[in-house]
Amino acid sequence: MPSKAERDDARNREDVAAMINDPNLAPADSVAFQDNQSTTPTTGHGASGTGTLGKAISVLDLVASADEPLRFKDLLSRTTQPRGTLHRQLTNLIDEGLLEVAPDQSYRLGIRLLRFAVQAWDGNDLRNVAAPHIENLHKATGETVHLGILQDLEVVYLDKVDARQSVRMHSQIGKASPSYCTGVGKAALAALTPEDACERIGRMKFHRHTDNTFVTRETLADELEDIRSCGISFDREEHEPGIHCVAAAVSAHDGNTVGGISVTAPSYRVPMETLAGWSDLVSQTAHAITKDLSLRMGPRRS
Amino acid sequence: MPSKAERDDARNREDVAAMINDPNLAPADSVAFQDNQSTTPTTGHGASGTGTLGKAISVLDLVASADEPLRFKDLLSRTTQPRGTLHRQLTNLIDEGLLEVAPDQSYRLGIRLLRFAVQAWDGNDLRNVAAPHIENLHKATGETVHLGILQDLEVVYLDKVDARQSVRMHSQIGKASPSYCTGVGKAALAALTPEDACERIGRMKFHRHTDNTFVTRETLADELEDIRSCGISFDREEHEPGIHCVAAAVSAHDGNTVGGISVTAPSYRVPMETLAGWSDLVSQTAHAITKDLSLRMGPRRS
DNA sequence: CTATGCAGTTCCATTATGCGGAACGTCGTT
DNA sequence: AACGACGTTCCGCATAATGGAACTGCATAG
Repeated sequence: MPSKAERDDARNREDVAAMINDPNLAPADSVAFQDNQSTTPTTGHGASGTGTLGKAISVLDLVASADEPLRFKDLLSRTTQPRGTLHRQLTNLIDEGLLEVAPDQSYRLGIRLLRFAVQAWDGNDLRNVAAPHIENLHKATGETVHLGILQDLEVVYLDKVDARQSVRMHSQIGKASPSYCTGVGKAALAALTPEDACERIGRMKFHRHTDNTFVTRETLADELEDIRSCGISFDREEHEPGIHCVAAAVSAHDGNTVGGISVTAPSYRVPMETLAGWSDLVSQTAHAITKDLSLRMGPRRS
Repeated sequence: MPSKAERDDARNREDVAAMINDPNLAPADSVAFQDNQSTTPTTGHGASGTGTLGKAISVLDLVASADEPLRFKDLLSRTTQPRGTLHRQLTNLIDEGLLEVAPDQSYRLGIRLLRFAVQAWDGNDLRNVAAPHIENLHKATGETVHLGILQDLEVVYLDKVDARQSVRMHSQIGKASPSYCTGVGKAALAALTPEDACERIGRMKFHRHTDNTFVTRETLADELEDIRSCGISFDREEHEPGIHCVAAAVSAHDGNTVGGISVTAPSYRVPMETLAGWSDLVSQTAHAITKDLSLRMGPRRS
């Protein structure tokens, strides 16, 4: 039933994809992937859109994944839902406090989410277990340490310890970054089963953030192979120019939670050799976290 | 992590209230209020539970507002839903990433909420507008400054600037506190229409956090009257012993968003007189924020 | 070693619920 | 004044949530 609207969408999306496309990108065999989730442009959460709740959440996701404030028509054009339906979903979300509408009729996420998130954050096992470890790692290196987890195609940062107090407080926490050009992202991808990683890579859209960014599925796959063999991942200024890091994967209990930790530093101050020298430390810390986590998970009765 | 301390509070609270037993407390006509929301103990969001989405969210709320990890049976006992229904709701929430299940089968909020919340947070108009002002207020006073908004019966803190970098980063941000015993809470309540305030007060449950906590609807209503007349609200160690603050209300555009700002300090270091001396400054800052906010709101086309 | 009870999961007929096309308001525009 | 774009409301229809009951698995007790 969503056939007409889908076609409209598809039109625009290919243009965008075409613009972004690096010459190296999109080899012949990748065409199978061109049709991504239409409802969740940047986020692309797994099995979204199923059931009433799913639809509602993908609307939330829609406004969440927008850089600019969206008005009703904007949302309408970005989804396959008919007007009436979308409108009702929006008002439902507003009633629940998950969405707010600014006086210019643009939709923003509601602050009620803040409360939920804080609970989620400080009840999170991985974060709690990792906290002392990343603190130690920070003390040992003196640099910024990140803890992130893989969420579909992106990495979201769960925690960090800053080298110096930087500009704004938890600037990064909760923020999502692409997995293919970050240390923890690549480490986490490499920790997945090769099939899983491959499947996800297939759904990625690459942006050349810097000259060093991996922008083809092949080179990324090779990189992951390297990471898999040596257990350490480097971001060689692939995401932000002048910033590089060492990272290692942390995987949790049931295997459906994978993440990583990293030590990040500006390249002008900390040379690559120093970073590489921290490899063992990072890797050991990552293993320690993984172990602690399974310890906490193992004993049933708390 | 203030969690353990909080739990201790909760245990003692009722005993303390019973011991102190203010004669003014619990007059005959207040019995009508005694039966509050049973499904949403601490949170008590307004019109929750309507529609499929509402039900789902109130389940979320249920696990959010629990101090201890909840298993299926615990949730079941705290809701009116039949087993099958609750179970399906839970699995739906898990599928959407809003909920996670620990290996001991206890439910936690999912980290997906983090991403949403960050968006909500830094897209929030009030916060953005207020940020420079509270920064200035901090510089002028040298003490901790809070920005909070009223959410039904509670205050959630949107932002803060710490006096010294305290223990953990955004310890307070996103946390909810009772409105009747906090500076910004009372300021915000006083900024509501008297009927609205009265209605909310009617739904409150009072805990005597300290000797100075207002624990009756009458004394609170009187206090609000005072605040309304002078435009400034004080927390005289009503929430935490040894901590007091000055606050003023900030109200937004359409009037459905009310909050406040406060300057908080330990009473041993900053006497009440100093605090009172900041009244004008706080009040002016609050007005400036309100004005800036309406400025941003007024012009339709951004 | 079977009986009993409890926690969690699955199933399926029923119907309440969300769906979505179309009509209606309401602005700003030429 | 007439138009057109954007937002809102309505209502018959069918999808999707409901909840009772049956099933599994795991304990502890008899």
